[in-house]
Amino acid sequence: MRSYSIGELAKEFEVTPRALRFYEDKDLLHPTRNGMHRVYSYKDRGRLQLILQGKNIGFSLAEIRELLDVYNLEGPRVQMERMLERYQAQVVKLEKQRSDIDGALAQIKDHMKVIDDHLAKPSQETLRQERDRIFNSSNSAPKAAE
Amino acid sequence: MRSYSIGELAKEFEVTPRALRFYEDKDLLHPTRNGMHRVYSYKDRGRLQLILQGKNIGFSLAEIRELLDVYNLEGPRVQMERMLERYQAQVVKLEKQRSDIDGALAQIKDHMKVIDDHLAKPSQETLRQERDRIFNSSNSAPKAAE
DNA sequence: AAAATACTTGACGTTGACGTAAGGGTAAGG
DNA sequence: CCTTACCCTTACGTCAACGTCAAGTATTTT
Repeated sequence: MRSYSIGELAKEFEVTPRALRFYEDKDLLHPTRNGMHRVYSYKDRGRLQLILQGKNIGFSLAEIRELLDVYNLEGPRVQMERMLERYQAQVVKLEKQRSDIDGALAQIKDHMKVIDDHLAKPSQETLRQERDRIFNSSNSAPKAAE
Repeated sequence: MRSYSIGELAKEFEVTPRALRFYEDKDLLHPTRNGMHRVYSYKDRGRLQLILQGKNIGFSLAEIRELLDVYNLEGPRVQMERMLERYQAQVVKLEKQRSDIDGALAQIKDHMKVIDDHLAKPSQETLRQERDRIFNSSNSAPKAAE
């Protein structure tokens, strides 16, 4: 359970010290001080990890701040129920993002295959298109409406 | 295969006309004109859908623009191979995001369960914590290091 | 002792993705 | 004929998330 300087932590997670100070300014991190120097605990390191994960998923720092608050079990019972609702909303959001990603992946992979085929073994169709492009002879019957 | 005015499309996708004009300015959309008014085709509508999905997944408009270009099979063979590489990179990126989301979902759901239990049927442990908080009697043996 | 290194707090600059206000065109409805 | 409803372009404003100096402090290395 060691502690970290701002530089160490920044380097480990490949962010700048400026970013860490910014997160502190935005109330996402609360390192202690040794004199005037910031000291990050192991827990702070964990929080930073969560922050960066959150960013990666596309949350704003404000949203991440809320998530961190919830994650820390702050406040009395009544607040917790509100947090549960927020969590639920986040779950919905995340699951939508996930399905969006799945959709995007499917499309991309599908399209990659199309290009791949296109490059590897040009089909009759492809050849015909090529010929059409070269000789500009667009008099063959169109298969499907464009 | 109808066409749309900027307002119709904006309302359908819950964005502002300004956003659509902005996307056009950034070369993401290319509606035709009827006089000076923009006319969006069904294909344009599809592109817009892709744009918004991309945004949702956390891509910048610049990145989305590239994806759209690739998606449109523009350019000759040599370019396509470069695009395949980019696609591959995007796949990696997306799959990482997906696993990040899965991680986040797992954590959140786990934590929701903790809170839920905490609220529903306060366990012995919870009650002890409560008592400790109220009477400030922190002399019982700590189970795990915090 | 001087220089390099790592930290500090301001404070202004930057980029992306629009918002918003200003000024004007056109077509339908009362 | 005037208002309402959309549409247009131009241009400045805004907010998030830092980047980038500037100017100073403390420690360590040469």
